Amino acid sequence: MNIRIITQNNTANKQILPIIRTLIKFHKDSYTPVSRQADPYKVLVSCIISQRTRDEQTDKVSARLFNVASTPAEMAELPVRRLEKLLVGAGFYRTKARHIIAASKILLEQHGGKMPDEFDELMKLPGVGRKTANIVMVFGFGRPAIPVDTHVHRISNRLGIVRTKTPEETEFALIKIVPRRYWLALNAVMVRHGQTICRPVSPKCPECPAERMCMKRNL
DNA sequence: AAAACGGGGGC
DNA sequence: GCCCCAGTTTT
Repeated sequence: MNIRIITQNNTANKQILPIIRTLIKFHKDSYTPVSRQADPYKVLVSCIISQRTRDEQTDKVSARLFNVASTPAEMAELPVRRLEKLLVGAGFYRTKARHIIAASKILLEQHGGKMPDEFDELMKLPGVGRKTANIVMVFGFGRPAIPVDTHVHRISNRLGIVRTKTPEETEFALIKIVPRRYWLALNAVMVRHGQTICRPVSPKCPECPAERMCMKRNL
């Protein structure tokens, strides 16, 4: 039973592993693999801050915030107004402040002030969608998952690794197709590739190491 | 499925 | 000035 399925997948997706290996090799010097787990709560908060916001702003604002509060208990004590001021510099700072405080209170009241290590529980927190929940699972708890953002979604479709309409479909498709040992690198590498080469508009295809294998599908 | 939330930085 | 940005929630 297993053999038939594996054979089918290998035949249908012959190019997928070469593409992924090519991208990983190409970007091996420009991203840092996560070697140790970070505090899951800090991962959660900085991930909420990062939504639709550039990395540089995210890092600056997160560092400033964690100087003031870095645990659910400390965060829940913060008046919303105070948190909003701390979050200025990241976009959507009013929404994000509400979400962070509400999530922290839920952690205190329902999880003893600790982060749950279950995807479904994380998804119940305000401000947490599939992407954020998966990031926490991977970078907070070291569990295998594929966080899919706009870069991963766009590039997976352009390359022809998947043909999907939503990031959620992309996540499920990639989990079926990509061997688990590539999951962590896949996310980091595709984000980097999306920022530098395979940009949303005017991609630099001549500089892309995977151009020969690319389907160049438009989204 | 589409709109709303939104300030900051690059060009 | 105009456009984009490691999404999520609401309509």
